[in-house]
Amino acid sequence: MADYVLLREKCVNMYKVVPPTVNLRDLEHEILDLWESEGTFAASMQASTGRPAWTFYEGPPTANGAPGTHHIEARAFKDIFPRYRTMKGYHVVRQAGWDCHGLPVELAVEKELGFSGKKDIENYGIAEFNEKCRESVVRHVDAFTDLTTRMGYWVDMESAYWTMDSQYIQSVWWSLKQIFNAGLLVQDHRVSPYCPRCGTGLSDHELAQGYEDVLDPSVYVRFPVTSGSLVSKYSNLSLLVWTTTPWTLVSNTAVAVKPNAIYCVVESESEYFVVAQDLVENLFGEPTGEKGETRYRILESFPGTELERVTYQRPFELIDIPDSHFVILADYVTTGDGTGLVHQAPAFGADDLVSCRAYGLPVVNPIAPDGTFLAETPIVGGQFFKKADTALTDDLRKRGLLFREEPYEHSYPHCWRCHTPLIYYAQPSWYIKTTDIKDRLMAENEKTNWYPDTIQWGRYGDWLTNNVDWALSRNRYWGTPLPIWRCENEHLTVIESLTELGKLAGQEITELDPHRPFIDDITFNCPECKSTATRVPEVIDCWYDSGAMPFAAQWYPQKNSKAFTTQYPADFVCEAIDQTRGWFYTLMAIGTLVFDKSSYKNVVCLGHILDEDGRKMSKHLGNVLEPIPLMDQHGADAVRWFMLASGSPWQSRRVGHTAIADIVRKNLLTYWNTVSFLSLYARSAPWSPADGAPPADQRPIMDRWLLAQAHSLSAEVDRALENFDTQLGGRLITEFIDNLSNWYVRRTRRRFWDGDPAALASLHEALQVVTLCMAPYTPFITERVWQDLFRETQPELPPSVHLASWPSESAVDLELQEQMELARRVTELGRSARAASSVKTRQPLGRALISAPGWDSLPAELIAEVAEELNVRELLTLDVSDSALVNISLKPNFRSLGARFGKQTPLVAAHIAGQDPVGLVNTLREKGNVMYSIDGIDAMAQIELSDLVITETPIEGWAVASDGGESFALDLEITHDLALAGMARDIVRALQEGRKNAGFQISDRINVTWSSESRDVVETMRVHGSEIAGEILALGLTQVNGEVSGFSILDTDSDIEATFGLQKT
RNA sequence: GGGCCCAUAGCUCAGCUUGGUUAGAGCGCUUCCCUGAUAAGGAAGAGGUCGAUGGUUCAAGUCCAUCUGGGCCCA
Repeated sequence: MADYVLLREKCVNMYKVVPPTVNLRDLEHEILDLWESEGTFAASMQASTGRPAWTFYEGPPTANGAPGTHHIEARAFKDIFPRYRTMKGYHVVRQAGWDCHGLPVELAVEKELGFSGKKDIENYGIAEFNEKCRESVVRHVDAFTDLTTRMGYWVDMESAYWTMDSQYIQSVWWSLKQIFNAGLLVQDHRVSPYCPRCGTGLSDHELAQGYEDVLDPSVYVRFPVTSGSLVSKYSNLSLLVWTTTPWTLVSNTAVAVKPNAIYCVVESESEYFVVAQDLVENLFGEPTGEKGETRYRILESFPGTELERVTYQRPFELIDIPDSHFVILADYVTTGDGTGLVHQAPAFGADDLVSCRAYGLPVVNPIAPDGTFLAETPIVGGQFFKKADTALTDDLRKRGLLFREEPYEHSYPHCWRCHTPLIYYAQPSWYIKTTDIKDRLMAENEKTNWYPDTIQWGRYGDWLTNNVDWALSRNRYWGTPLPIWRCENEHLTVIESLTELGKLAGQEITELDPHRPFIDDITFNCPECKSTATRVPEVIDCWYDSGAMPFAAQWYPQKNSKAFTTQYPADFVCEAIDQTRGWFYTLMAIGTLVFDKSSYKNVVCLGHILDEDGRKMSKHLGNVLEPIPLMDQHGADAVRWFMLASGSPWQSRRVGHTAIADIVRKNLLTYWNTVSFLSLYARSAPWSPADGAPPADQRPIMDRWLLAQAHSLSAEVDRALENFDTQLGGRLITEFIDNLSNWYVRRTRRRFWDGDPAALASLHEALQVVTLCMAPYTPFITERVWQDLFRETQPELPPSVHLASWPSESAVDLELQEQMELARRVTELGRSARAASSVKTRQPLGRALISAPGWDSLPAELIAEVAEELNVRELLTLDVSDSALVNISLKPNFRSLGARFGKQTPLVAAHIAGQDPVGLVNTLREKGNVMYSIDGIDAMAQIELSDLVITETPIEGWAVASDGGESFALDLEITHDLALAGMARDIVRALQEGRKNAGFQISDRINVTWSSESRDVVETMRVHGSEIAGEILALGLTQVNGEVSGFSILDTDSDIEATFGLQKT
């Protein structure tokens, strides 16, 4: 009865059955259900409430199009650090967000509706169009939600911010008003990149997304000079002008030269040209031809300033451009390529506009907002601007003005969404004068930690250095409306909320949809002059929306001002490298503009994900990996592990099935097998942690080593993750799992069979530590293990691994860890010697001699482990003094010699190499050092043992392996005793296999009958019978003549001339 | 044209901060071994001018310069 009660108590906290094989996909779905039903994520947020905050901002994915595998990358990083920090005792708010506005959404809807431009939208109705945009956003958010859930990214989607929410928009308005009040939000006519298809300007960071290589015609054109002193000297004199945009020649207004550059008149084939002197050879070749003929002559030279106001005949007379067509001076002109004379079309070049304005030149633009030449323009009327190049070039050629024409390959900006070539186009736009706060931005960047750090002053620093004002406005529909109202007297009123607007307008409009067209209908009397103020038509760049999320997500300042202030700035943001000039910039810029402080302290910047062949994944290449099928095939844990720890996250990486399958096999399944192993033997013992075990310091050395390793692991992974180094952390975990499985368990198996509590408790603890370390990487499998091994056996533990704390560092024993390293190196040498001798491991050998620094001081227990692993009865120290048995070879240790002897190192090394190795080593071991007088060295050279790499090997009759100064020599003599012992092991192995094949449980007791004609077998059974019986859980070994009973074995593999019969008792 | 990153085994990648004379891992291939965790594990073998050239140094995969090729970003 007492026994019964005891057993029952034991079983209450018993491990669950963990099957050796596992379907990771099913496991993950079970865990998702578990988290769902237990509300684990909410519980983790709840449990950490009140702890110090560690702030994370979710960069909102654009809710446009389906999520791809690359989204798993950034999201894996956004998940691991909050999980890790939560385990470290912080409260990490994780608010999801969705970027709802912008051209991408509009374009998708336009495509859906079959539209081809803004006219279609306006005919359709802005209200209806925007409603479609809203629907599209909601639809795509669902797909992101599925991905997020499936991959185990814990982010609160219930409280997600949506940039199209009225409150969010009003927070954005508020911030714009702050910027306006600071005088940094202004309207200006500037040349900016413009997409004629979308009918709107683009900001610089959008521009950055869309460069494509194109082949453009570049032309060198004669502009005949019509005035100035040069004309009187040279008839037939032209300015030679180069451009890669022939279509802008229609609008030619002036020619710019560099004031301090040297220009010259060149005579070539009785024609005269003005070009920059530096470029003459580029244009006309060597001055003298192969036959010594003169190809051209430079007639005179002068600085650019002398060309100022020289008039010329413009290339086309198609549009009216009054009071123009003369040479102007501009410092930005270079003489690096072209001709040093730059054609000016102020409507189409930012530099052109500035320099032409300085001369009071007109800005004439023959291009309609849709990118076509105005219908009335001769030759090119109605043509799309880029298509006009051919007709214009043909016309120039016909009129003899074309000097040269060559294709010119360069990257040209295209619309990042619709791939239409952009046009640089003068138009009124709203700008944020970020150049005014450039110094502040640089200072904030200085304080930011970038991972990798090269971005800080490389890619990002350059971007800041070359900062230009932020072109904020878009002439579009689905976006945050610019909250500026203007009256006929040009007075501007900026509003920060619907309440404020309602007051001005004398209406109750707090429930109004703040989007177009509804907001456009609200007008009021200008506070300054009482005339009617109406909203300006623009909406804003959606990048501003996302950059405003630190406060707008909280609906600050109207709501949650406390929540906002404790959550600003972020400790951590993370996106792929393309966000350097996108979100990372807008976050920092808006933070600095509005709060005079960047909104993040640490930023992790990931490389891109490529396909298996190193190509970008894209729909038209057909190499897209669908994220959810990928995770269902391999498991989200494996995909996450790949993203976090395979290769360097800073670099672009190739993702493919083989790489992920390796992770499953090598990492996850090995881990799982170890878990399954513990469960199997603990249940069979039976043992659970409640049953206790000897104190750690009284356990066998393997256990102490394992615990030391496990706790070192947790300390090292901790350090790695603290430094945002997921790759290092992952490598450490992989190494640990390998050591755990292929050294600790392998060596300790026998103790598990015996149900040794010390072994079981040690493995339990080690698995617990590694499970906790892995939890932020692979939240699913670790949760399963937590449930089955730990929650089951230790009811006092938190109900989820994700509610647990990071393991504490204790029991680290560096000396023991180093000793084990040595033991394992010697083991490897031993295996190598075995393999070389082709004496199989199952055959015991009598002795081996080892020579390795530190070997003598290894604990006997550890030496015994090595002996057993190698199946050698005695491991002895190779005694160098017995020089009859031993060969010594010496190599100089350059690291140690180099430090002392510098330049003379090779002399000393050569001298050492010339010594008698045995004599030198014996002397050093006796005296500690030896002094040499060496040619070429003034002082005596003192040599110590550490200056040598000594390899000792026996002279003959031994199998030897050595590496790095350590040697292992195996005595190959097999005595009769050893042969019998070897046979015993063969028999055990054959019978074990028989047990397995017979389908017996590991704890089944059996009876064995056997029959053999072999004298060796008979003798082995006599000498080693009880040992064999013990190994195979046999209650009896009975020799029979003829037929054996039960499951019978005739082992043909291992030369055992016997038949065995196995029977369950 | 400028900036940044990358180049190491057939493939995917460590190592480079802090230079040391035998450059590693995984996958794949060949042979062998071990096995009551077994869709594992171990040993050996084949496979490397560490992109090229030059420099610094006693010593360079590692530091410096230049170049070539690839990628990203900018003009």
